Amino acid sequence: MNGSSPSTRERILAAAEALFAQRGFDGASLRQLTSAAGVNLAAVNYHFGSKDKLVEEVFRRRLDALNAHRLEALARIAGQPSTTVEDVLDAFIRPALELSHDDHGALFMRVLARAFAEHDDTLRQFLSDNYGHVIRQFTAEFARLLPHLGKAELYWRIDLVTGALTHAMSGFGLIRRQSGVSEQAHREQTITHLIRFSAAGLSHP
Amino acid sequence: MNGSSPSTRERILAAAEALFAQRGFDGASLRQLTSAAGVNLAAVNYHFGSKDKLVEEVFRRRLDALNAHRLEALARIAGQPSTTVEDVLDAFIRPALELSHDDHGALFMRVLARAFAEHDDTLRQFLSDNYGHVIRQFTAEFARLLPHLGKAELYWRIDLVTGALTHAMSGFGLIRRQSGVSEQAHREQTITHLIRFSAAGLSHP
DNA sequence: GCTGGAGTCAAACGATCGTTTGAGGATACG
DNA sequence: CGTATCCTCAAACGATCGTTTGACTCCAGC
Repeated sequence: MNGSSPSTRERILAAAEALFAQRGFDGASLRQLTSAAGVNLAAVNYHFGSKDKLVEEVFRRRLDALNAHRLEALARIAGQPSTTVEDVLDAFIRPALELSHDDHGALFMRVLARAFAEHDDTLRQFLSDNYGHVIRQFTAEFARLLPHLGKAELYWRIDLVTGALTHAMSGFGLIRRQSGVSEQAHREQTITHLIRFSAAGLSHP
Repeated sequence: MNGSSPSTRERILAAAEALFAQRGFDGASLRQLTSAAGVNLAAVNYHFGSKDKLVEEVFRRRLDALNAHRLEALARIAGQPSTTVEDVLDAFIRPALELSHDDHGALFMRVLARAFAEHDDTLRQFLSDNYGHVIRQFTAEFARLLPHLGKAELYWRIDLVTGALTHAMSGFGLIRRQSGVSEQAHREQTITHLIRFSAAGLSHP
């Protein structure tokens, strides 16, 4: 049933990631999408069942890898006495930024930011299912490192950190890569600024 | 040409604000919109020319008031020796949160967040025209209060503050108003958390 | 009283949307 | 060779989109 066509299915997913990031889920039509991918219009419904299912698949493919990397990085430092708030933030941020190594990965972060903006309930539910346990584990580690903060206070600050992350990762903001700076160096700079900023916001008395 | 119908035009704008926030610019159709507003379908094109012009009008109406309040608040404190980073943040944040006094104002903040997510160039250009000088004046005041930061460093931090603001103001996050807390108290709490968090992120060495 | 512009209305326009259909090509297995 | 399965293709489906049209109501001004 699968493993047969390495081409069509993947071409659709790649084109979908790019077009969803560029024009949004509603704005990108299946005709634009299949035309860009060089496949037949009916191929989407054949391989994925519907446009909504395709959207879910675009998310699942990336989120599974992203969350696995995050939890892996967290497991290496969680509970250790030498671990700092900056370390935990690095474990959360770096996998997301390094996903952008892949050209399509950078587009995916914009897709993710769009999904946050859309208040569609089914999509939020889907994201909550895939994200929930990750956020919970990171929150627990933050709580250990910041015992002076009440539960409500900690939630507030983590929520604001999430906002800064989403903003920076999706390329919303004014900051753009300078022409003289390599993609690699710019990413490292972004991580550094994000961690310093978030650590200060999280830790302050 | 104007001042004639106090009803139809305003009803369309109110319904548009709500539906754009809920379903997005593409997702909200003129038929849903005019039906919710209790006006005829053709009324939108008659009063605004097109759907795009209606979107622009929704933005212009709110942004003019928002930016005016922000600059007014900034003017009261800018350049004074006793002014703190927290004061400047308050001048920027409070007008946005108090726009939510109006029921429709709260919806507008979500519309604004959506506009950030849409990378539509014409809409970003429009926002830049209306927002640009405000951001510039606030940046200048931050630069005065944080002389130890380089220009690039300051831009980075302000960008991240913007992310946290957009996130919190649009109700993206996990934080929701508790049932026991009044709307007024919740808004004040949001402002307090935002200012403390952002001030720490902006000021840290 | 009549005229003319402003506003509202139902109806229709062409375009585009997501999805379905049925025929046909390709390949592997008996 | 026959046939079953996976896949692709052009074409069409009904629905909905933003927009336009032309008739109708209302009301102020000469």
